[in-house]
Amino acid sequence: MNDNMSVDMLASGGTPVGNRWNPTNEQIELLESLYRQGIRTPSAEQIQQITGRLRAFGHIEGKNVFYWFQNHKARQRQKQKQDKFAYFNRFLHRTSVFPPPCPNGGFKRRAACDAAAVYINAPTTHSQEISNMVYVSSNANKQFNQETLNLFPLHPTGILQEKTTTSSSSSTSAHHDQSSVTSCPSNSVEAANCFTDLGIGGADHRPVFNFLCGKGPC
Amino acid sequence: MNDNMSVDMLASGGTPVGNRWNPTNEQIELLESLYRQGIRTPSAEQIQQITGRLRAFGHIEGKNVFYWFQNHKARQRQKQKQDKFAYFNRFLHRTSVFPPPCPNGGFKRRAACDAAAVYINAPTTHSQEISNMVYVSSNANKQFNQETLNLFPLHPTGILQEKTTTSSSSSTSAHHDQSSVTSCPSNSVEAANCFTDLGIGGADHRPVFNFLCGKGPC
DNA sequence: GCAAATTAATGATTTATTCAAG
DNA sequence: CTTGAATAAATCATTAATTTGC
Repeated sequence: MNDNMSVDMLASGGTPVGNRWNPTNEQIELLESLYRQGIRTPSAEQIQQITGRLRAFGHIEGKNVFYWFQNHKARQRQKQKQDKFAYFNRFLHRTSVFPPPCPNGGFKRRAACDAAAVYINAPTTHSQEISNMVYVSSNANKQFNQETLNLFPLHPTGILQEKTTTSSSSSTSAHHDQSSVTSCPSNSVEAANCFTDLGIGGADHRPVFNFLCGKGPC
Repeated sequence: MNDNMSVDMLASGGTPVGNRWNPTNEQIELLESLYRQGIRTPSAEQIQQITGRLRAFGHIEGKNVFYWFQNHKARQRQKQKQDKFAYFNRFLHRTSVFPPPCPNGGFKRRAACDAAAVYINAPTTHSQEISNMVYVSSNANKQFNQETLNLFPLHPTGILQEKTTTSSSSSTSAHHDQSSVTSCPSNSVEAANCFTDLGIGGADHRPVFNFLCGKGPC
């Protein structure tokens, strides 16, 4: 991995020679920085300027910058799609105890099963109480040692959420409800982690989250 | 270091008491093993399963697994980045073979160079000023004058960001150009981008594209 | 040897970005 | 243009290592 670095440098920065532009790390860093700053399709003027700055690190032309943005934007998009796709493949890895993500054959259907990661603002500090946070302890059931297998939808904690839905699970906990949607994402193509409270032990309510989503299909 | 295993177990496995999860060696081993197998961002289901397995060694909850992967991934990345960076600096210092990072008497350029060399992480500044930088005078054809250059803030921010995920990602990505694109974006929202041969002037224009955009000025 | 004191790791939270639906 | 969803980066906080004075 690292070896290439020198190669890159040799190839690009040092020698303008090559037929094709080979960006140096500095160039890439700057480009990515600009990208992160929001630049996606730089104007001609911007390209000129960027090119000028990048030239400090090696031979480069405006078209390279132009192409870089085009490609980078496209590939970021592509990458994201791939990652999402990868999600489904992930389940292949582990063996398992559990049924596939969306057990009923329905698989891909809209991600039904995904989970969303929902952060909650926990007030933090341990001792504080978390008033709003609901924690569900799933404990309720239990016993089977390995975890909570059952995933019923727990309620997402959060300020915003808590779901009432199905009370089934909630039997024990106390929470205040808020409103909201339950939600697991539902939508997207991807997986997520839904969390609210995984805490099993019940007692603690720290932060937390529960995975699993409560979505229908799942 | 290792002697503590028993201690660890007592602390974490044995007693859920502690405020914070303290993984046992076995737990860490398994987690690392999974990580090596490629797991980076386990899904909710995977987390459940992993948690279940780890529970055999001591108290643990899903969130701990979730956090572990988050942290481990981030820190591995960080470590690599550092290594890479160190390598890079070494290289810079040693060689004179190539044009120095800041070739032309670059006055201003220097900053950019320094930035690249120095930052590892940075404060993260946000991208707010994009707007400001958007248009700079530029007379484009000329080379770039320093002042305009300065308008693009180089935010330390991301400087070394490697994009996540395995491989490459952005770092290498980006450059193949293809002929393709010719069109000017014509994008609506933004101004059109026009660009002609930004590459310096005259000499080569291999590809050539004329972008032109629809914008008046162009 | 052994704690208090200090430093290094790393678990847990919070904040910023990113992409792309609505 | 706004907002949802997800994630990575940055940061906070606590535990384990270790150093140090006795």
